[in-house]
Amino acid sequence: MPQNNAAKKITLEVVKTACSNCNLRELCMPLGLSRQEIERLDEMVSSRRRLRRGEHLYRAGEHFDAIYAIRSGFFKTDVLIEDGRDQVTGFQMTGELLGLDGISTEAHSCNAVALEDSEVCVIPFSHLEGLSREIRTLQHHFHKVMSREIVRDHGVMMLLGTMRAEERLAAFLLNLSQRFTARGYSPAEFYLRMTRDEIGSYLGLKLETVSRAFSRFQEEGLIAVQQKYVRILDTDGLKKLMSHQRG
Amino acid sequence: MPQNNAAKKITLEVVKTACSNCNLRELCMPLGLSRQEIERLDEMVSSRRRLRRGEHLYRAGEHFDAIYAIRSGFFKTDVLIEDGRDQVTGFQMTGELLGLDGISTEAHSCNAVALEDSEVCVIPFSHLEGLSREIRTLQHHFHKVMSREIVRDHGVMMLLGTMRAEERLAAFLLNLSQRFTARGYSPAEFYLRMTRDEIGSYLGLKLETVSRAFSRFQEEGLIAVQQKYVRILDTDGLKKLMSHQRG
DNA sequence: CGAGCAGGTTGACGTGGATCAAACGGCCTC
DNA sequence: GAGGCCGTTTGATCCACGTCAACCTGCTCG
Repeated sequence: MPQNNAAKKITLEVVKTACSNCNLRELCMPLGLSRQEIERLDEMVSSRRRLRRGEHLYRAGEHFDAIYAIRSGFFKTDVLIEDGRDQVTGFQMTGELLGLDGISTEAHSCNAVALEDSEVCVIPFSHLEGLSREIRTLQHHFHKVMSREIVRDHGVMMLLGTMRAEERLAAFLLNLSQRFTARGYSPAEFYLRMTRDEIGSYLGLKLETVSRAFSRFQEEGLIAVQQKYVRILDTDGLKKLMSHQRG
Repeated sequence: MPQNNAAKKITLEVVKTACSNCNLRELCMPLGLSRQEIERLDEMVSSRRRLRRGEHLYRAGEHFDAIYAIRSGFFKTDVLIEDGRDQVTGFQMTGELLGLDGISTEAHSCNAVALEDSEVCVIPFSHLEGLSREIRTLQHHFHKVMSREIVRDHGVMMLLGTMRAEERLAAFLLNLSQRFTARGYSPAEFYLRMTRDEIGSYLGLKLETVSRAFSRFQEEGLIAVQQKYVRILDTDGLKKLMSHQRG
């Protein structure tokens, strides 16, 4: 660590990175911590890191030693295999964690790329483990976060394994909408940070298919699209479409 | 807990369930624990549970309070959604853990069904968390296990999102082979515990497609199949097939 | 301001796998 | 040993999505 605890208390750097001052606390941290415990979290976050659009936060194969909490911005993670195929495995937004995949082998298993200018908190994993041995609620919270990731992935497997193109896109839009809502943004309108190609990769579809599905939704009055700007006009319609058995 | 620690030391039940006597230790537990620490693991496992083929270990929606280590047998997990669709999210064998998905909401998010007569160790989650606050290596091992699950799921997403039918089946067979090998069984021949339908569900294919792919592999001399009995004749052939760009 | 370009849309066509259907094989019960 | 059932195989047909290709739109940069 570049600085000890005493120094921390006075540097501006620390004030900026302190969890105790962070308005995202309720998103990435457990509720019900004592004031004291929350202050201890400040020890955990070693620094922040800013990334410009297109920059990698980490790359597959790199040594793992920290997880990242997104303070602002938007990311994608993707996996690349030898034969050239790749797939986007997820999109992450403010308040979500990145890097959990690296714990298992101590090397990152995917790439994380900023889709817009972003800022993350760097949480050295050994700090997190140390502190979660002392703070029960933190430990439990972290386990829940990892477990949620597993459940989320099962949802994606479900989507990829059983849904048809339009169902997948509807599910995708509803999921984004819900996550934006949880962050205090409008549930009904947002900018997509990713390209049609990236959406397609995530949903197991080609970009043309994604584009056609967008057009179709528009024709049917479910949404209004203008390139990356999306307005959801009929949430229930999307839900119905999503859960409707094959056509 | 039905029995306290003192009682544990003498009952036969405990001798049978003790981690310290378990020959699966190296599969489900971290290496490098002291004798003392290993004995403490015995406190963690509260009991065993036997299941007959077809029985549920847990069901989606049930309250979560323990994870399970498979001592012997074979399981599948599946998710069911309202509209009637379902998907197998995984197959688990000896030495693997079940139930990690339940941590996030304290309710299981999928069903776990024994595909043959099986036995599991019941590990109450609060015991595991308690002990991992005290034993660093246990904590770290558990985090690795959860992370590995995430990485595995990303692999499945990759499979579902980018591979064609025969590539998926090849990947599936190679994965099984590798896991059997790790358990000391033959890498080249094994009994499938699941039906074609279950394989299809897991791979995002219909059973007819799975069946045809099996036949095709047989014609090409890659494998020999007789219903559930599979012999792999050409591992490299399967690997090549798996990683070959759209044939 | 115009050129160049990346991302997006739309159309025409091809195909891998789904669907529908029939028949088969092993296994269990009576 | 006959009958029934479940899982599997195989064939014929269909269709959702991929592929290929043309064109369009908004941005960036000289």
